[in-house]
Amino acid sequence: MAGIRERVRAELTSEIVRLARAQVAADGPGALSLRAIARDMGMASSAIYRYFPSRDHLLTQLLIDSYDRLGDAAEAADAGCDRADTTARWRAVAQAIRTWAVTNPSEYALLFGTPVPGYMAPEDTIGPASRYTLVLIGILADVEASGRRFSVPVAAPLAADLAALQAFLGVAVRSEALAVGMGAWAAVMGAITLELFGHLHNVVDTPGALFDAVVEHHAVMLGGTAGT
Amino acid sequence: MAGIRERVRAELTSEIVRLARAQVAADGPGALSLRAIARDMGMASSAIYRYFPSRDHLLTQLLIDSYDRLGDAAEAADAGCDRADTTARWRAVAQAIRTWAVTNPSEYALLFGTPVPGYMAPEDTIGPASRYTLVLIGILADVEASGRRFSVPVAAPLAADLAALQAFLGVAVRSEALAVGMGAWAAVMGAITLELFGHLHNVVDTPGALFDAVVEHHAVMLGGTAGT
DNA sequence: GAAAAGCAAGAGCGGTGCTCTCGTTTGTGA
DNA sequence: TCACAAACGAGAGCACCGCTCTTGCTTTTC
Repeated sequence: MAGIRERVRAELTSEIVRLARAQVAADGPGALSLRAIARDMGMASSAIYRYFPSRDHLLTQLLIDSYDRLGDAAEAADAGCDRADTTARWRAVAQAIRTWAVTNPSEYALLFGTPVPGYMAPEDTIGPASRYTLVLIGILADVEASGRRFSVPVAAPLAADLAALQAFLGVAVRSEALAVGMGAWAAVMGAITLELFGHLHNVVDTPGALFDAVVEHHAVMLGGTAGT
Repeated sequence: MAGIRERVRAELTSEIVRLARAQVAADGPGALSLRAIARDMGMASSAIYRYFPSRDHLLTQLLIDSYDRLGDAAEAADAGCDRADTTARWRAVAQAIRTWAVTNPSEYALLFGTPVPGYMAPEDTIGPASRYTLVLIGILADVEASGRRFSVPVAAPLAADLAALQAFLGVAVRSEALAVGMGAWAAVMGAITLELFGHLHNVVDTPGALFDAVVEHHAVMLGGTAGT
C-alpha cells in the first residue's frame, strides 16, 4: 500500500520528463539524450531505462504533454469568448494556436515537424492530439447550427471521407462545412509552419501580420453571410 | 592541367551525394551517416572529410539539390500550360508541388520539416529555395497583369513588408495580391505538411481530394471575377 | 523472517561525428 | 627531370549516443 517506493518513482519519472522537456525546449527534439538526463540527475545512464524503456517512449510522453498544452491553450481561448460569436472564437483559437507555437517553437517542431522515421505514434497520443482540432470543429458545428450554409462543391471521395469523419465524431457538420474548415486548418498550420521553420526569412518581417491576414480571410469565409 | 585528380574527385563527390540522397530517401534525414557512406564506398570514415567538411555541409548540398528538383517540377508544370490561363497554371503548379512531395516524402521532410537546431541555411540555398515560389509569384503577376484586382484589406505592417518584397523581387504585384497569394501558398504547404507528416491519419483517407479542395478554393479566389 | 520484486551501478557493444597523425600519391614549378 | 608542395587514404583515437546484461542492494510481500 501507499508505497514510498512508488512515490519516489513517480517523482523521479516526472523529473525525467521535466529535464527532457527542458532539453527539447533548449535544443529541439533530436537533442534528447537519455544519458544527459541521467547525468543531470546524478544517476547511472542505465538506471534511466527503469523508468522509460526507450528514448521513443520518453519522446511519446513529451508528445502527449505538448499536445495537451496546445489543447489547453486552444480550449481556454475558445472558452473566453461569447459562444454565439463564432467569428471571434475562430480568431481567438487560431491566434492561441500560433501564440503557443511561437512561444514553444521546439515543442511545435516536436508535434508538427519531421516525424522520426520508424516511429509510429501510439494509440494514447491521438486523444491529446485531437483536442485542439476538436475545438475548431466545435466552432464549425456552431457556425452550422446558427443556420450558415456552405455551398462549396465537394468531390465525391472527399465527401465520403468527410461523411465518415462526421459520423465518427458524432457532430452535426456537413461535408461542405468540414471541407471549408479543413482548408482553414491547413492554411493556419501552414502559415505557422512556414514561419517557425524559417521559410519566411527574407520574405516577410512581420509573420504575425501575415498570419492575421490568413485568419481574417477564413474568418469571412466562416462567418460571412453568403457562400462562395 | 585538366587533372585526372579533380575528375576523380568530382566523381567521388557526386557518388557521396548519390549515396547520401539514397540514404535520406530510405530512412529520412537524420539517418544520414557519413560513416555508412564511407563504408559503402569502401573508404576510411576519415577520408569522407576530404570531400565534405561536416555532415551539415553534405546536408546543405542535399538541400540545394532537393530545392532544385522541386523548382524543376514547378517550372515544368507551369511551362506546360497556356500562359494566359492563370487558373490552370495555379492548379498545375500546386499539384506538381504536392506530387513531388508525395513522391519524395523524405526530401520534402528535409526541406520543410523540422530545421536542425543550430543549423542556419547558408546563402547559396536561398536561390534554389526561391525557385518554386518565384513560379507562384509569376502566376500572381500575370493574374494582376490581366486586370484582376484584389480588394482584400491588408494591415499596415504587412503592407509595408509586402511593398518591400515587391520592390526586392522587381515584380509588379500589389500588396493585396501578394497577401492573397501568400495565403494560398500557406494553405497549399500546410495541406501537404499535414498529409505527409501523418496528421490526417484517422481523419481523411483521400488526402489528395482534400488537397484538390484547397487548390480549388484558392483557384476561385485567384481567378474569380470579383474580389471578396 | 525468508522469498520475491524493484532498483542503481558498472561494464560493455556497436554506432555516431569529428580530429590528428603518418605515409603515400599526384601535380607543378624550377 | 627532379624536388617540393599539395592533396589524399588509412588508422587510431576522443567523446558522445542508445541500449543490454550482470551484479549486488533495498524494499515490499507473503
